[in-house]
Amino acid sequence: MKIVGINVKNLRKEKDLSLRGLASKVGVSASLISQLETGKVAPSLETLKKIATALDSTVSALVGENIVQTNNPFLRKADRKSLNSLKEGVQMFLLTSKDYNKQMEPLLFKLDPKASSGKAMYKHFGQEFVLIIKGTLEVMLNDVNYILRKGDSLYFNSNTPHQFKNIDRGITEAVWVVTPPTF
Amino acid sequence: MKIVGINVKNLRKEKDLSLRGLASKVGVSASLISQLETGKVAPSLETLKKIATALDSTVSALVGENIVQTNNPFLRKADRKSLNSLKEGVQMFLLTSKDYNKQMEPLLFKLDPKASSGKAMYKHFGQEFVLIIKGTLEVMLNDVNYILRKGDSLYFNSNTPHQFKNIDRGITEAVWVVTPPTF
DNA sequence: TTTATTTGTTAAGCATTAATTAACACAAGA
DNA sequence: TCTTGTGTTAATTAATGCTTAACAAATAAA
Repeated sequence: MKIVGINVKNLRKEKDLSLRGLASKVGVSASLISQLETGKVAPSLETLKKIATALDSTVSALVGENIVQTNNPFLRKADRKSLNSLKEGVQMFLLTSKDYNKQMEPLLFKLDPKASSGKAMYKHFGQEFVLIIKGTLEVMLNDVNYILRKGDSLYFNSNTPHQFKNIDRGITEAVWVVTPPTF
Repeated sequence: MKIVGINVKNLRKEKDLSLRGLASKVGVSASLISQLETGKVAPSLETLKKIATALDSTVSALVGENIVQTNNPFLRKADRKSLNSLKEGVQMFLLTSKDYNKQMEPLLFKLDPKASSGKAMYKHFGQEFVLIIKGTLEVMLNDVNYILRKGDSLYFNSNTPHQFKNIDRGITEAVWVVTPPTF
């Protein structure tokens, strides 16, 4: 019995990688990747792990252990979908499955060092809650600067002009919950 | 380079299975299981999946992917106020300063090992968002069990009956955002 | 104690297959 | 046209997953 369906093709396409591109990152032949995707061969655990890391994914996702279901309340970390980053070095991930009648929009922000929201101040309706998971974030609210470290949080109305910037040497992670949902 | 550390031994011991016992369930030789546990051989994906199901576990767990870490908008971690715990071993902290006209209520839950919400199912209005910061939380939604590990999240309507329990050996921490605020 | 199970480990060999190289057809530009 | 890039497949080889068998050590039963 052959195992079929290593989900590398979709992930590869999402990252806009060719067979040879991924193969070189992983350190195997392009032919092998093709054979995996077409279900002709099951990879070894070693290469499967390499592929997972090369795709910023997990073995779990590649072997299809994820519960996929419409209106699924559960979202595994590995299944987070990233949004188009509004600025360089700013990654945003949805913390919920799509297609849900939500009142809140929980996001995860990952900011590279020195990454910021840009010069423009954001201003919109609703409210926002920020909790720092890792790193240090500088948030400007109405010309007032707040330095948020791990565990610190912030709650403000979205119509107050706001900016933010990662002032940590490493990556800063923050849970960002917005109401109402905009994405 | 050899892959070491397929976590089958601990899981096998937990289920009080011998090498031969597990081997017969999986359909392989006891020798193979031993070689896996001692890191002499990496299993094929096919047998790895069989082992996972035989142990009521997942490939992800076996390869070790889930072990696995005043109107003032600003709230420092040290200034968090704790709420009266509704159950033993369940600590709740407000993640906002009080006296704020909020649409959301962000909380931090800290659960001692085995601590739970009790037998009664909660049911109220609004919506809830849960994100695991540390540990492992079991959440029951309408008779469906979800195992949330670090980074996993959950979004559900509050009127669906729900329970939760810390099934980690250590403390479990979760960000819990409720709308509308109730505290 | 003696005997008998049961435990986990290892050696050796086999059979499976993961992975390679090479060549292939097809499409998109230059 | 020629070139470059795409994905796929055939054939071969090298690697290794898996087996059987025998092993010592621990526990249980006689």
